[in-house]
Amino acid sequence: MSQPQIALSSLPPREQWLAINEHCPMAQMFEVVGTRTAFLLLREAFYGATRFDQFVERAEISEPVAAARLKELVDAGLLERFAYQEPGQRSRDGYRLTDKGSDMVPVLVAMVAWGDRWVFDGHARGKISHVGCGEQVKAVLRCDEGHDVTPADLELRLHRRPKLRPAASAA
Amino acid sequence: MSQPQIALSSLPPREQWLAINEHCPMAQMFEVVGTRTAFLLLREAFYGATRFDQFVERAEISEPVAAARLKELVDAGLLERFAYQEPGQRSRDGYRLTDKGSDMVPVLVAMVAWGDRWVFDGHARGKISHVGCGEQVKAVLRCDEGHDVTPADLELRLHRRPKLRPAASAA
DNA sequence: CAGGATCCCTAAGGATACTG
DNA sequence: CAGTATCCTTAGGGATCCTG
Repeated sequence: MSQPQIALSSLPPREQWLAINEHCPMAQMFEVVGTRTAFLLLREAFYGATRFDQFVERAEISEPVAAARLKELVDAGLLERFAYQEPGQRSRDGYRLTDKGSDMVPVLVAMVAWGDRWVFDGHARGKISHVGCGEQVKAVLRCDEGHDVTPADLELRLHRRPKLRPAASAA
Repeated sequence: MSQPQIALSSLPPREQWLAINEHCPMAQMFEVVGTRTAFLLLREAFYGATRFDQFVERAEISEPVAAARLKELVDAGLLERFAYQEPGQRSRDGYRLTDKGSDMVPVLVAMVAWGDRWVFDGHARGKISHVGCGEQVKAVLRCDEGHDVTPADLELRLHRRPKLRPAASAA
């Protein structure tokens, strides 16, 4: 009823919309992290897991898939290996988020917020909170000018080409 | 290196963390919308698609999956059917986002922002923009107190029970 | 502890053809 | 136009066992 759809001022009748998967950032994101288990592993990395068995136990997935997804996430550059040494132990390798991976945090938080609201009716057993004040953290929409934006204030703008400057090196 | 992990002040050594899928809002969200095609359809509903063939064409998926996912999304309450009438045409049924569905918009926008940055290096063919000023819209983290939050300012807080008031009706 | 190797099952998804 | 029905292929994921 509220027609919460984007203002499609620029959506042409066919082709060329941002929707076309090849050009859609969201669709392309799914090519990189397309599975539920990948998100579970990102969640655990975000929550502080570093060791293989932590990922397996906390994400509640089997070793083979954990190994496969972790490798994919490392290859995709969202996780990286790093050596750590616990006192009196031999050096080990762990996984941690890269910048590329931690940039998924808004996605994770938005998902958590949605699930909290629509699955747990706001009564999930835990909240992602602001360290400073303890209040729940959500992902809100804001434009680069700093304005708060509602879904109804959105529009889709298409570009012809990304400038196409043949600057430095072109093979 | 920047250790962009959540401050896990309250994460116990085992069990009981929010991570446990049964209690994790994110994992539960995936139970509702767990597939790539479901997200593509939500994207198209968000972009203004209403008719079955629009979903099929724009999301670039086959009719059978479109039918299946649309039905699931309607059953899950993210989409609803509605009758519309184009002048001179017979009445038809379309799909549109409910409040529950449009509350996924921050997730979609966060995904688009990620893909734009990390897949298209900021040069995607289109941007989700603020109608008012035209600037790109992103999903940013903010707490209920209104503070801007960075991933490093996050912590996980667990609750015992959601109040558990046996108020009105309990079977 | 961190995985690799197998085997198996199911779900996701496309293609094609058909119907109300 | 809005789907269904059928068939097929692949990918996701668990279980179990084994290895560096």
